[in-house]
Amino acid sequence: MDSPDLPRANTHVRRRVTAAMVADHAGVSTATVSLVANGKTQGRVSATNEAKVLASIKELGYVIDSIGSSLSRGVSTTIIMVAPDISNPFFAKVIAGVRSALGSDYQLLLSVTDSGQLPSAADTRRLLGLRPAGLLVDAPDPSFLEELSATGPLVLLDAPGFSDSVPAVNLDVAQGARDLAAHLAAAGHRNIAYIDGITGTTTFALRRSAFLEAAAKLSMQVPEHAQLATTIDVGSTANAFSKAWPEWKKQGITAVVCATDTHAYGVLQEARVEGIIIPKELAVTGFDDLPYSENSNPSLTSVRLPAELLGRRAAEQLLALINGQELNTAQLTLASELMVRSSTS
Amino acid sequence: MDSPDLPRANTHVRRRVTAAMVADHAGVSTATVSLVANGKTQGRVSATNEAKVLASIKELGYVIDSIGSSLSRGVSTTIIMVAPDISNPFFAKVIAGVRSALGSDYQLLLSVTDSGQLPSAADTRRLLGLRPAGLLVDAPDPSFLEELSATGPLVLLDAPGFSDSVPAVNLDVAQGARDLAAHLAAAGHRNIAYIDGITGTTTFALRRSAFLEAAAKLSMQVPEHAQLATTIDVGSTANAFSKAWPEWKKQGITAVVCATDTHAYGVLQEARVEGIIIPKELAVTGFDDLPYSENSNPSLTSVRLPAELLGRRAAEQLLALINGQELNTAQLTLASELMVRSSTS
DNA sequence: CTGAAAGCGCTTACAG
DNA sequence: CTGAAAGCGCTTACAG
Repeated sequence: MDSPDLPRANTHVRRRVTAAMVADHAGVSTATVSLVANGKTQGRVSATNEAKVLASIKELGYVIDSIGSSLSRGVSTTIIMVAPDISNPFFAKVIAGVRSALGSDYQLLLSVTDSGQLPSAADTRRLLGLRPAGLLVDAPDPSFLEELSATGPLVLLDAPGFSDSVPAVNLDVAQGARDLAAHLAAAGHRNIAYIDGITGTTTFALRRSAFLEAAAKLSMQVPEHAQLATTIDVGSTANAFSKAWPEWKKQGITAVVCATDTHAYGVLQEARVEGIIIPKELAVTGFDDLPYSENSNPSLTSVRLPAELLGRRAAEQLLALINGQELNTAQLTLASELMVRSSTS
Repeated sequence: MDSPDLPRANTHVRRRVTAAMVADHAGVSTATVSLVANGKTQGRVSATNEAKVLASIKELGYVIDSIGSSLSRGVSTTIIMVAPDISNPFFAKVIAGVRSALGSDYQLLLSVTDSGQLPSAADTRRLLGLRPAGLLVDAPDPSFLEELSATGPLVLLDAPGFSDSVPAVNLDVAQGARDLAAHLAAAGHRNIAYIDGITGTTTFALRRSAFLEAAAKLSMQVPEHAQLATTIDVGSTANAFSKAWPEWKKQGITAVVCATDTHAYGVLQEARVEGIIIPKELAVTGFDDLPYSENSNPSLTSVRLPAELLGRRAAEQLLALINGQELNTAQLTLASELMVRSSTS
């Protein structure tokens, strides 16, 4: 019943526009179309043909098919970032940094896993099957990396403790912890409490041990019973602090160092309710320097971790790898910065 | 100088293992390898050959190249989800829902944009160049959709106000807002304040108008000057509430409805500081039912939006579309649920 | 400057 | 049950 000879343009099945169709339309070969579509005309395509092809591309709405292109080139123009946890503002900034460094030559795609789980071997393999131009892996666990042997360009983010030869960009949380200790010591504090997270995340362990060590050197006490761990949320920290404070006060605690700003918000909140004067009676500090820390009441002293820069540097390293350059240094460590605000001075 | 005849297995350049290599190794054709690798052996490959190929696949570590496969099949096994904002716990739950519905047949990849920006036309085109099996678009803006005409399987999430023919899964925030109004009316409240977000997000507009309308029907007043808008953060809401409260109190306001739980936390925090008794003196409510709302002090009455279900249903609809099924209903709307807690009773 | 042709790795009618 | 062959859409030496 159909008239197979009629164009099906109006049947709404709109076939994919291919280079061959453009070539036909422009009266050139697909080789020429490819050259023009990829902007490689310099000394290889006449101005006339270039113009013809450009016009046809526009008229037909041609877009290079990246599947065909990838197969032909042997590699895609996609960069895949694998991340275990994306639901926080810190990660959003990391992404922004990655995107800004990547520019428009590469397409960034994220692969996330369920609630903090790292990708399975099978997932990983399938990712590689997409032939990404490069892989960015955030907060990997060592075993994950082993599955990825010989994968092409790969840069780790926030991956302390990996072999020096693996390209990685890390955050120097330890330095921030030391700066924090020095700041508190200079303000005359001698007895400090520490509120930690309860997850055993590497970065938390680093924050704590670096701070404790620096505090000891500066003759500050962080008594065992003034060390606490709670989930990372305002409410439970407020409760825990509320319970602990009478005893802490008795023992002369004058400052609380928190492993995250969120913990610190809990302390600030409870302190206000109980009428504890900050920082006169109690100094409070956090880590991460979340946006709200500038506007909390009082504003919060915090160790800022350069999220955007972390993403940017990682992407830059990856681009270098993709372009076949030798990395000057496989691993970069980014300095953290102590933001001193009203909660301590 | 090289001996081109020697295998290069030990040169660490480990070439990609192809179906042809497996075929050689097993002594069969690539067609057979393909059949076995895809589990399509039923009545088409002898048990002997199947075993041989399986062994070779294992020994060589063969993985189907999805680029080649996609080109051949005409479509990939990738599902791309486009989202403007991923940095919140709500979105993490949506993702979890999507993943659970997708199972292991498809690979979920996320494409995010810079800070709340929607993808550009160019970005979108490139995404399509990857020939995804389907596209999931979260909170799209109408113009974005126009660029995507005739793309294959597509499901929108949280996209109120689109043409009925576009497959979408939405949240019935309006019903939640009405339930909330009924709840407050039943508790005897007559004068209500409303704290909104300042971004013009569609869902916020819906929450507000639905609540105002229902309140009016129930003879509750929400005076103009008792309506406020602040950024979505605890601190600025606390400040704004602190300023507004004396006047509100004078005018007999007994409940504050907040457009998000985060706003509500700000009110709760400030109320505790000022010694306002909740809910006796002031009832407080939120939207979203974030995890902390269960543990806040007091716990927060909130309209729960089913994030996980949103993701799951959207993925299910998409799978149906991919399998060529007709959708019974193009658009689904998921009920919200009022979680009544101590902040109102 | 140009185009015919090979090739990327896979899948799938097709003939046997 | 099996394999040779065509084809997916592109890129890139290669010959002219």
